[in-house]
Amino acid sequence: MLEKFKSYLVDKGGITEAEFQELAPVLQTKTIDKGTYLLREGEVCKYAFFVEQGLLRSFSIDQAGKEHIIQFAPENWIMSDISSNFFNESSDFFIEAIENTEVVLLDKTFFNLSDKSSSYRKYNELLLQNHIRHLQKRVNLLLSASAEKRYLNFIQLYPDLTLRVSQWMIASYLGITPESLSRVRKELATKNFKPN
Amino acid sequence: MLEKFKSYLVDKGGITEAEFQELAPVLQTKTIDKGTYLLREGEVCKYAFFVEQGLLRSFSIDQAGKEHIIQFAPENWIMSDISSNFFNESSDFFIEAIENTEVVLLDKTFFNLSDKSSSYRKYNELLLQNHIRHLQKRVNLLLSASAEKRYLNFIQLYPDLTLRVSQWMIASYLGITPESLSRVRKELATKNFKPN
DNA sequence: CGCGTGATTGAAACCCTTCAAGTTTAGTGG
DNA sequence: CCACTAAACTTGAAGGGTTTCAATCACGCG
Repeated sequence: MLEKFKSYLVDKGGITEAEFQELAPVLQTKTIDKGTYLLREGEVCKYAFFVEQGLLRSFSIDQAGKEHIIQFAPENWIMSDISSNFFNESSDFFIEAIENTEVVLLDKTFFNLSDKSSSYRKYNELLLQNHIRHLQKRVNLLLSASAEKRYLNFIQLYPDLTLRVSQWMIASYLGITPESLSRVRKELATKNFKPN
Repeated sequence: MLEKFKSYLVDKGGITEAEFQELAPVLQTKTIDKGTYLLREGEVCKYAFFVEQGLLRSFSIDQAGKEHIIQFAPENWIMSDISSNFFNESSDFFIEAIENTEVVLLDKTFFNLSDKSSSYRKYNELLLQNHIRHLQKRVNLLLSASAEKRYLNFIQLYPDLTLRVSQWMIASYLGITPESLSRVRKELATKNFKPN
């Protein structure tokens, strides 16, 4: 239940084995059914969710009632509204499980470990920096690329998600309609391009 | 030359007067002419720039040769390609002074202060968290809002920039053409809306 | 004064959306 | 295991918003 999280911290995050052994007993894990919400607009986000198995999405709903997917989180990703959590503000976003999912719950106790341990501190900064890099690329892409380019970028960045996520959700992530994505795919097919 | 930066750290950032006095002598400041580049695509970003006076912009240039403005930084803002700086990667962006500008140069020495002082640590985290919040809102807006809504959001968020920045740059920030922005403004004017 | 840059306006083209219908796929219960 | 249904995907036609290209206007600066 914690394998991926452990390898994430120890192998990639620079956390020592000893530190992890100390942490492990207090970690909460949770099994979440497909369709369950982990956060709703207006709530304060209390946790970050590390995905051991499964798939989460975060999205907003605009005035016209349309959903806009901000992010997907498959295995080894962390999903949260970091800003809502950090600033104790109510969130603009929803977080929903789109597969049956196992998550590790990370609350302020976890993030406050960086006050005591320099390896947790570095790990936390790495998390934030990675998130910024990701968002920055996303802004740039939304500003500069056509629907087709955004889709090509998506399947390159998340090849497995292309198969696990319905097309209307991919369209929502890209900022286009499902119909448009369908046509983009058709167009790409005639150019002899095959995503799967 | 350091007034705003000092008040930024001490009054808002939780840095003590003593800590700042220790820091001040090693800070470099620089005066930059309008039109000068502080970072070019392909370079590694060595600094973060705190704007004491003036205005910077960061932007990318796409394959078609078009500019896309990612961010503006007027007084009291910090401009950098944080990811390039942190990960030592070459940057996808340019940073340019669009007014004669005075900046404080912040290099890794500055950011490494967080290893020693818990107030600098908190300050740094606050910087990153604010940046994430900003980018998150920007992504959401680009996904969900029309040109008109994006413009209205812009003049609400940066009322002074509306006057200091040329319209084609605002258009570039919003992800539309200057012509479109001109028409949006005309449309808003007929609805009896006056931005200035 | 004249030049260059930025802003505006018009007309045509284009990309994407909307709406509606039809087809395919996947899941459920008999 | 098939039949039924709902959801997802596709396709078409029409419309809207934005871009493109071109021409004109306004302004500031040398």
